[in-house]
Amino acid sequence: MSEPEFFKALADPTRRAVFERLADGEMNATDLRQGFDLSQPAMSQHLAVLRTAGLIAEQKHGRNVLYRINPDGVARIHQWLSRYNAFWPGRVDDLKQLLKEMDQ
Amino acid sequence: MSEPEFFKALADPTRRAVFERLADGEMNATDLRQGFDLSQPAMSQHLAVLRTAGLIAEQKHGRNVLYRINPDGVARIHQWLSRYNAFWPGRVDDLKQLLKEMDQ
DNA sequence: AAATCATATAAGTCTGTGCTTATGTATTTT
DNA sequence: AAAATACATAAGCACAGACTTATATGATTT
Repeated sequence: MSEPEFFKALADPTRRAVFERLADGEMNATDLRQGFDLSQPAMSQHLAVLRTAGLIAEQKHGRNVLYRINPDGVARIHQWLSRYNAFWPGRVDDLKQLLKEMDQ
Repeated sequence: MSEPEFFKALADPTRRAVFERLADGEMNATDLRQGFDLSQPAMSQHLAVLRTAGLIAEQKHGRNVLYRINPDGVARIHQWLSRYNAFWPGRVDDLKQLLKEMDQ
């Protein structure tokens, strides 16, 4: 069983914030820097870590690179977490509610 | 919104292994060390990190301390992950299957 | 009560990682 | 074609964290 890399990638608060921002839609590196007190190389390095961990995907558009959340990464976190579903009492109703919403 | 501590806690492979071992049942620190090439203080420090992150709970039994997974911690991971449910396509059927199993 | 056992804490070392500045490489604009 | 833009890579520094040995604390055993 290969070691999940996403934990180390998401352990950094800046990278979590970037990931969260991408949840609202794809964005390039320059726009992602808005609101962060961070140099351009620092952001580039964070994005590289997230990409290597399979959490985000990139798509070149000319000299810009659009970044977006990689659904496979999210799925892998869910997969890891599923081992601990037995320790998740009282949340089953929330889950059922979620499924109902997704069916609509 | 407070920063989730569980990512840093689970970023370490040894702590993930400890957490996984506790999924099979509660255990004390000495038994947890079996199979790990790790000093007693190192294990104690790892357990302290997991406990501070709210991922495990402890219960004193004489001079032993039993550790077990804290369901609240697992719930908090699920809660964090729920923000990204929109990026989780094709897994809904697996989820439905899981709920079916939990109902039995 | 002394020895042993289970665990925690302290202090120091060493490695990993997140940051910086400097520079490289495409791509686009003028 | 020269300048500007968007991003990546390199190298170095400073701090965080995972480990060690040594020691403390409290419970049990003999």
